[in-house]
Amino acid sequence: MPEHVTVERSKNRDHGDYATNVALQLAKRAGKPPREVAAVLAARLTAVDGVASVDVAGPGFLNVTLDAASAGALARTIVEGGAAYGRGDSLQGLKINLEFVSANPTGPIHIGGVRWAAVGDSLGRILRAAGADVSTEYYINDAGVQIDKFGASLMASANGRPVPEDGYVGEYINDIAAEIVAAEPDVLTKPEDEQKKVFTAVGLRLMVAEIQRSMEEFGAHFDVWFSEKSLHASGAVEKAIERLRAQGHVYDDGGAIWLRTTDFGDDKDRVLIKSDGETTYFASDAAYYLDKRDRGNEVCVYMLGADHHGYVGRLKAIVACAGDDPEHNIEVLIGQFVKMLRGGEEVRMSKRAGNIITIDDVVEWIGVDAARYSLARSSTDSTLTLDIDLLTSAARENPVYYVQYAHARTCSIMKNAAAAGVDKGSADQFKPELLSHELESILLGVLGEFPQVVAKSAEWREPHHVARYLEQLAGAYHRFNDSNDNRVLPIGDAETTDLNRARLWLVEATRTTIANGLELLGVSAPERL
RNA sequence: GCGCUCGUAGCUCAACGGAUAGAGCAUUUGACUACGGAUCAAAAGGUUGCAGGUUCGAAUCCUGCCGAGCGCACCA
Repeated sequence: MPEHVTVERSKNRDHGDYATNVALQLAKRAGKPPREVAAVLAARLTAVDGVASVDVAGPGFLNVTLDAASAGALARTIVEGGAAYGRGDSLQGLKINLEFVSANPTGPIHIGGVRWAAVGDSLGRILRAAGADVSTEYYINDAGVQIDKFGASLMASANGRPVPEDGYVGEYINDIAAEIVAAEPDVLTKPEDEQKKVFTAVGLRLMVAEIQRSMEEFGAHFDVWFSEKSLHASGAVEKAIERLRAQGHVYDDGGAIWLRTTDFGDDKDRVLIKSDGETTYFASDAAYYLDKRDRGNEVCVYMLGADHHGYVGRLKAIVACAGDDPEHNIEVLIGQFVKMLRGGEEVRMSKRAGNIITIDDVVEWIGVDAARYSLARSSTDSTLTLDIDLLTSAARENPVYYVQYAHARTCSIMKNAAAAGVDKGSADQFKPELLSHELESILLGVLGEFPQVVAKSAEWREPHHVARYLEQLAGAYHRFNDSNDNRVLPIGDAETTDLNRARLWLVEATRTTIANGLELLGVSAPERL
């Protein structure tokens, strides 16, 4: 038998409900033509309970069609499963640390960071739905020269001086500086070095609080906000270097202390402690990784921007130098940039010019739901281009509303049903075989795919499959809903039939599945738009 | 120069090595005195950057080329 046998929903209605290529895979080893192998399997499959027919098609595909009753029974399964429908146990028992965004606390989160917030938070939800024990984490780079520059920039602003070379500019610098002065009016009378300490420390605290507020408003939740500085304060960096030394990968050269990362595929060895005695950012990275592992995380997932892809080699080398498995204990996901268009032209963001587009801007323009959805519905492998004019002027065209509207329509029907005193009845009164209309079969087929979509999204660490699935599901529902053949509720004073009740089960199953899917994306499922 | 990633409809993006490569936007034409028209039906739109190779089968895997983005510090 082949290692994997794929059974998938048939894309084409003529190909039954499910299709498998197993006969094509087996043909060579069986020494028989694929169609002949398929015929043998078809005979066996036809006898399976719930299977209406099995056809051999094309080069040797097996197309399986279920009988209406077993297909329709899914509606009951979903309704009874409720919020649990779609959840699985494929990652049961796996403790995963998921680090994302981790933007420098020297300014607001810009558009690039928003992509990771949307994708990372959704990924966390999806991994949990697959049974994993997930801890989400934001690494605060609160040590290093960029923090000094940040403090110096704030001090310069407060004193009405131009920002220093390589400093930070922008409205937010002036705002934070003013806030610090307002809170501590006597700060400007202190000597420069005292001032700088205050501006740096308080500025950092305010900036981190600002980022935390933005993330919370965006619905992105982090279980841990991890301070880089704390690694130095606790002595974790020194201890990490000792541990790596004990593994035999640390050496001295030119007055500096190095990690021999080239042993594990890195381009060059990396400095842990510079010849002036200062530890490097890389040393913090090593200590941070070991700390994550010490906290019981089996897999550490890093979501990095494309500008950091050069880190993959050295991060994996850290893992290997620590004696861990770089193919299992660490996963580095590289995401491409987001490009913004305005007036048909690319918006060139520069921190220097202070024209950055922030997470708060995006939320103000289109709202959290549309922002999260727009960012999470495509793969992070490709650069994403967002047209600001289109997003704001044609906000209603956003596919998120297509999905949310489908959900609202199911709610509307259920509300109308309740008002008319129509009830779907108990589970044993439900007659699934009545859901035999083509549009009902298609809808049931899509509904049945949800658990697999969630499991695959989790396995591949790709949330966008959930969004695409929801669009497909919403489409199937809209078509069902708009077809006059599939009226759910009785018209006027007509008596409620078993078919009305069966369709209510289907509508509720749809509502449940859309709501569960949107939850995985951190997008709301409103009852009306 | 070396390395990583990406080239799919006019635009933005999908497609676990499978059957006729799909959606939305934009364009054209239709559908509400019945569960919300933020919807639906239909038309048009493609040599999947180019050329080879592997395979019963390639947008997908391999090689080369072209193009784009990013990265190649005792910075963080």
